[in-house]
Amino acid sequence: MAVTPAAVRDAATTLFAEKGYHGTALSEVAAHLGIRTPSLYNHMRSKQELLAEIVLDTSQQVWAEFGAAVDGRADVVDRLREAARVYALRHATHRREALIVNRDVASLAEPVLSQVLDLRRRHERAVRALIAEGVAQGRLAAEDPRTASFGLLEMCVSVARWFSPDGALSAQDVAEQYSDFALRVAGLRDPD
Amino acid sequence: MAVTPAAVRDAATTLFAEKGYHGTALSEVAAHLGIRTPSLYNHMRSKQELLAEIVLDTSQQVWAEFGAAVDGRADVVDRLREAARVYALRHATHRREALIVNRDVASLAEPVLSQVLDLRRRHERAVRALIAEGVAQGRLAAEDPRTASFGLLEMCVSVARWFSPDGALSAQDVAEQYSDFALRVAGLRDPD
DNA sequence: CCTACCGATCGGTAGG
DNA sequence: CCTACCGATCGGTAGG
Repeated sequence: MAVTPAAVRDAATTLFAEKGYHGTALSEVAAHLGIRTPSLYNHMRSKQELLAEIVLDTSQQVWAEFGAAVDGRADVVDRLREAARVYALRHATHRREALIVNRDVASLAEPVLSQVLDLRRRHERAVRALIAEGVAQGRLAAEDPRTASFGLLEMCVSVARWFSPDGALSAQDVAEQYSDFALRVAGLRDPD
Repeated sequence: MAVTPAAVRDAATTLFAEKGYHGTALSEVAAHLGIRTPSLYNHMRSKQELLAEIVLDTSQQVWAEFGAAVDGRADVVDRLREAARVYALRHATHRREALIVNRDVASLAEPVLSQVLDLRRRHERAVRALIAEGVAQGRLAAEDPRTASFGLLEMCVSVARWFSPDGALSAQDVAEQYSDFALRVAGLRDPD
């Protein structure tokens, strides 16, 4: 199989997720592809750029998926449920990227670090606003929308740490269960 | 201030939490203490042993705290609430250790790695058993105790990622809120 | 895609 | 507690 920039990035994604950014040597990425370390530089600029691409792309996709999830839904509980569902689903289906984002974000250089933190902040605030709106409408009973948004988002993130595609539950099953969990955390009295 | 084994470990805990195990050089640990790298070896055996001690001690304390939390409580919902409360509280008050355990456990060598994974597995299964017992008694409505135990425990773990002692909420406040979240995830219909 | 090689830095030891 | 130093490995470059 031909080595391409995408193949290098995929190998790096697997290894960074397994051993961490600093715990992975480029020689290991090269060995995973069956080439020598210097040959990697035909397909990438640096180890740092590899990390930056993986983390920034993932963070942008999370934000885009949130927008698509809430767009066109009138009911605030439906919007929150769908936002939690796609977030949990992503963490079951893109486990490697999720582990890297949450483990190695501090190893990013500027300006990418700020971009990623900004996207994450926007996402959290948007979810917090949904919870606050639900409370204002009397649909949710969260006493502190900020703590609830942290709790429910990070719970969805953690799916990446235990989910296995070989288990009894599909990614969709888990995402459904977690969207129920999320609504309960936000204080929905009678989930479904 | 005299450099002691405890001081070396504390400096390593701060730096490992900040930059990761592989991202931290022993020269940084030494600089943090105002000494040269070789002098560290008067107070420790190796970088790996430093990590092993931090992670194993923390994991053993988690298991001991769980035992103390459920011991002597008759009501299964009370036991689950208290187990979640002490777990969340620990992740607010021992943030550095929690971040290291969850980020660098894969960098551990045997036999400590197996010991830590075993302690973690016992904790999860004990929580899962509490949920199952609550369901059997009709007190909880979790449809899948395993998924619920993962969700609720990992939610508590994530406190270490956002909590700040300088914020408006105390560690105790957050632990109280999270123990409510945990019971809701487990399907308690009318949390307090 | 390779070999050959660079300076820097790593964890750790010798010896005092 | 230090200086001096070890072999190994790191990310990356030269040059083909």
